[in-house]
Amino acid sequence: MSNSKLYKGSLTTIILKLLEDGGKMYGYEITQKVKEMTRGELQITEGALYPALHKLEADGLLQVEVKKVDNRLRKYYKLTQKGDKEASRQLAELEKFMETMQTMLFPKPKFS
Amino acid sequence: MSNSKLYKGSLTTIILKLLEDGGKMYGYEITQKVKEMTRGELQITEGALYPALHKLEADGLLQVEVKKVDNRLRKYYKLTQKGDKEASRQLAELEKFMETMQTMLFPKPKFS
DNA sequence: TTTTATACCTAAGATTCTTAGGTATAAATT
DNA sequence: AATTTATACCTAAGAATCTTAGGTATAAAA
Repeated sequence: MSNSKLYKGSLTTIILKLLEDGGKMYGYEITQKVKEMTRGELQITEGALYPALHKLEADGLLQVEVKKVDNRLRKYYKLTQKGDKEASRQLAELEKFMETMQTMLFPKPKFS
Repeated sequence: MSNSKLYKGSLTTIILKLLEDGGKMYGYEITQKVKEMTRGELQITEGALYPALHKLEADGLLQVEVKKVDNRLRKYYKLTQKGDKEASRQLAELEKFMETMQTMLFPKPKFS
């Protein structure tokens, strides 16, 4: 998940956002989508992704549907109602986080 | 350190930035400065701060100077040369992180 | 006199990730 | 034809970073 530790803690937010936009997605698809959207900047490792998906499911935020495509399994995930609310919550939280970091680390100089 | 896990991984960047701006600071001062700058949004816990400072020192990024003020100890930290470079590096990394998260999660809609 | 503020510290446990494996099918390359 | 790459899922050990919950000590405020 990139060589930067700053991404730590942001994975579930990313997953929830993608599912909010994209309807249902399967794990591998998520890794590819993120790689594409960030032009390779952020690579989600499977060792991080799958446990995260399983936890979101266990917490009732995601619902699974297994499909067989080209004789290969795909586990499609989509947001539950609870997951939809949590997606909004985490997105708002991320915006606040970004603002806070901005004001703290890149403060606008005041005229004096 | 706030109830949001998004701050995970950002502590050393915050410390280095504050020392880049503020010259030398001691631990307690850092916690108060951050609380003030973020209007209470981000509270650095001492259980996170002190081990982080010790690691930065062990890695040669910070240099310590102990002073006694009002019969109480203060350990002033300042950036070494190596720490100054690392501060720049981590600040740049943070900017890139913020841009990436922006484009991924709050993409500008295209005209079509 | 007790509480709050200042100032440092550590250790156990939780969480989240990396690293390094594993299985299996389909497509592409050599 | 055989090997590699891409697709698609998975787990377990260990690292890193944090929380929680303590500890010590002095000075100021209630």
